[in-house]
Amino acid sequence: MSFVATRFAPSPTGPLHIGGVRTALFNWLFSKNKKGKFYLRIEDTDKERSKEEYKKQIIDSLNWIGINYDDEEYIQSKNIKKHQEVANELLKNGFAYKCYCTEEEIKEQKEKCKKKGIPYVYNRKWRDPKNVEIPNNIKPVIRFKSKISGNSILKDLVQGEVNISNSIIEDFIILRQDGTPTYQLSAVVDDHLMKITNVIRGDDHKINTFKQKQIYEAMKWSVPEFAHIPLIHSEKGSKLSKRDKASTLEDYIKIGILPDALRNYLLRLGWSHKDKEIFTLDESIKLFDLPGVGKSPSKLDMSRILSLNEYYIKHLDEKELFKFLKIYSKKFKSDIDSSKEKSIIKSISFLKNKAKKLEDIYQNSQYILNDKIKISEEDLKLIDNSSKSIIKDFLIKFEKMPEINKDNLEKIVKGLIDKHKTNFKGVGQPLRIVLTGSRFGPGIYNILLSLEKDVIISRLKDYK
RNA sequence: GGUCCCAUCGUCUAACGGUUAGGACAGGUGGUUUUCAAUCACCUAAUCGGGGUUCGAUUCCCCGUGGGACCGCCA
Repeated sequence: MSFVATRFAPSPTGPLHIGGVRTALFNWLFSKNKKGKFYLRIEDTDKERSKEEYKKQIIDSLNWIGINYDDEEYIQSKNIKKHQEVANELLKNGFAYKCYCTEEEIKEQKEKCKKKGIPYVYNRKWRDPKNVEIPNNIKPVIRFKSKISGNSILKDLVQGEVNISNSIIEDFIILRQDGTPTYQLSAVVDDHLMKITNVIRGDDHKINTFKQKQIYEAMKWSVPEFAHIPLIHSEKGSKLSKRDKASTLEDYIKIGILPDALRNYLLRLGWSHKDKEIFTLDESIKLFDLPGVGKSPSKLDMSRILSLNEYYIKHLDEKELFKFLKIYSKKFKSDIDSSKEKSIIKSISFLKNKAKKLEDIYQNSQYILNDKIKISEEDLKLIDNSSKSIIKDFLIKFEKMPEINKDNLEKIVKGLIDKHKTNFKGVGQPLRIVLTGSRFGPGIYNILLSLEKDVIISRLKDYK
């Protein structure tokens, strides 16, 4: 097996969105599967929009979901000089040329084409400037001499063979008027320098590949393999953008999605292995491959994410789950008081059964976390006089209880059912309301066993 | 508009010419139950349309139709 290196190359112009995370995941998985390298490259050559905070956020995001990269992150802007050198070499060797067209001139041309209804391609005015005078008041851009005739074929590892006519690829700019390199150049030079063997990226880059390949060829560099993965669509069915509601990783973290659940969801979005739905990290590394990637775009499905998350919440080691809950609560809700930790840990085994996300566990443990509980008007109505007498009787027995365990509690409850000629619900419901503030709580023994004795007594006393 | 890509249940997908078209999520019905859940069992639901090729097409080819991406001195 030959050596493999992949990279994820986001631009730090906003929070990482879910499509980017999947691209990173696929690259990472591919390299791990091949026992190769995976790098992170921050493409920050757009000075205007790139921000340090976003760079940090991207790194945090990858850490959160468990994607680790080799070496330090690679900062593209640090390599601008090298990009410029390559541009000059292309210029020297006749693969590129200076173009003195002004932006206005280009704009005019585009409008003309639009009016005529014909597709715009730069007219190559300065490609062969024999009979044109070079203006000395205009700074030129450097354009790449793109192929004019014939066809190009891309052998894409996901899409198969893609064949396009070279005439639709214009002489694209590689160095701007201010001398800075554009994406098309920088990406190629960096990928070459980083010895990237497989470029796995979104389908929206496919046309770029035809430009970039020409740079590799002009420089006589070996061309990496390309794999263009289909985009993730929003519920509307179009490319996911930052404006879509649940589009960034942060959106999922803040409702309490577990990293493993999202990793598993993203893995299965556009990739499959037979009928298998749940993949451990190791399994996904072992099984991931490019032929398993589908060609059609897929839509985001929140209920599916939630369902997977529910699965991981239920199957995760409870100590681990508590750790996640603690971190989550501190970051997005309020810190779990250390005096309440014991109760929460005791309760997590049943709390997790009605949770699809960490947020649910947090919500459902409010009766433990808060010293005072609120009972809604509606629930309060259910605490009538007969309920109160049940609570009173329960309290008397409970206070005298030598040891709080399920057997002893069951004895009390059974006794009360007989005495008050009611059923389990008749006893359980008032206790649940008074103890948790809600009709819809955990099982009554679970509540009784998880709350501190004095808390139970004081809550019951309020309603006896 | 031009170029390219895509097309199986509502959604994610399996079936690499021969299956009663499978699984998962969602939805529905019922069992269990201590409320809400959870859980168990069962059910509904798809090959975009039209032509070929073939003994046989979800699968291969062509044409429609629909959806999407790209068309920046952004990446």
